[in-house]
Amino acid sequence: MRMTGDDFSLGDFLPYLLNQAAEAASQSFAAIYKARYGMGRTEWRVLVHLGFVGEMTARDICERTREHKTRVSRAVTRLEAAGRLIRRAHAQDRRQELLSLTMTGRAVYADLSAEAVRHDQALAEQIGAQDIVRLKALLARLFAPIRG
Amino acid sequence: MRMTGDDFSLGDFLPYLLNQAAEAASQSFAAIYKARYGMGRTEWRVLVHLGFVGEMTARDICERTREHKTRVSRAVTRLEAAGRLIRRAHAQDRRQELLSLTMTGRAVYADLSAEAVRHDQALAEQIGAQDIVRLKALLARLFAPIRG
DNA sequence: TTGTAACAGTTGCATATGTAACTATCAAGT
DNA sequence: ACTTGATAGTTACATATGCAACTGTTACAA
Repeated sequence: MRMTGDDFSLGDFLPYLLNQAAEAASQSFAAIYKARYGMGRTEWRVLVHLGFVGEMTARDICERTREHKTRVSRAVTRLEAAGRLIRRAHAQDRRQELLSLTMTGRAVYADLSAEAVRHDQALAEQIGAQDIVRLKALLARLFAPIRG
Repeated sequence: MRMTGDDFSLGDFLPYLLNQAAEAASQSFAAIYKARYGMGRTEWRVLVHLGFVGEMTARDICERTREHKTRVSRAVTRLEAAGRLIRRAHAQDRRQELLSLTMTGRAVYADLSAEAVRHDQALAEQIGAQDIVRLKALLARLFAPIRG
């Protein structure tokens, strides 16, 4: 019976396990949107949300992605510069900007979201659909991510 | 029966779920080692490996953490500057440096690893030990992280 | 021995990032 | 109207990062 000392093992430490898994699962997909469109992770997330929801403010995106607002701001700037996104003034509140994808942006979204589906399917085949489903259910339940 | 189009949902995309969960689980602990010792994530990981294994090269740490070697190099520099780590020349191969913790470094490791154990226990209480165990088992098996 | 390739680790440079401060706008109370 | 405080979003500055190029070392073969 150990009264003191070092019960710590990195391989049992949940943040570490999750980070490793997240990196492993993200890597190959991140390579795609980077190589194909020169986009980073935050840009991809902004694009996804706009593609999925249609029109949102930067603040909405911050809430849903839990990204820092300066990151989102810069991602929006880059997406706009690439012609994938437009800003529209909010009628009632001129502080806000309503963001939406251009036709170009929607094409990128269509391409990448299809790629994401393939990516997930490949992962399911490689690892086992059964375990993927259980893992997703656990993650979704335990960490209450954004619905969508 | 949909033949085409948009089967994509961000909330079902595994890389996204894993990233969200990893961030949520890491956040509060990262705040501790940052506030208490001014360390970043890579420094924490280097420290943990040295505390756990005893003496390793930077390359070993790169392999086990899957971190980029420049990140590790810089983390080692900072840990050394803070007096938490020393370098020792490898007897046979002068390219390599054997890294180990100083007494100060071991004290930091003792403090933080104990904190990590508490962090994991708190998470288990909050979420349910049962689910944590299942989640860890899935992550460990599916993504084959470093044993240790 | 000499040449070549590989390797451990560092550094230069351009870019990305977080923090805090900033602008502009709105809302509410006086 | 006018202050006060909050909010959406941007920017300045210091720091962190990734990539590529670099140094110094080892292995090995001609």
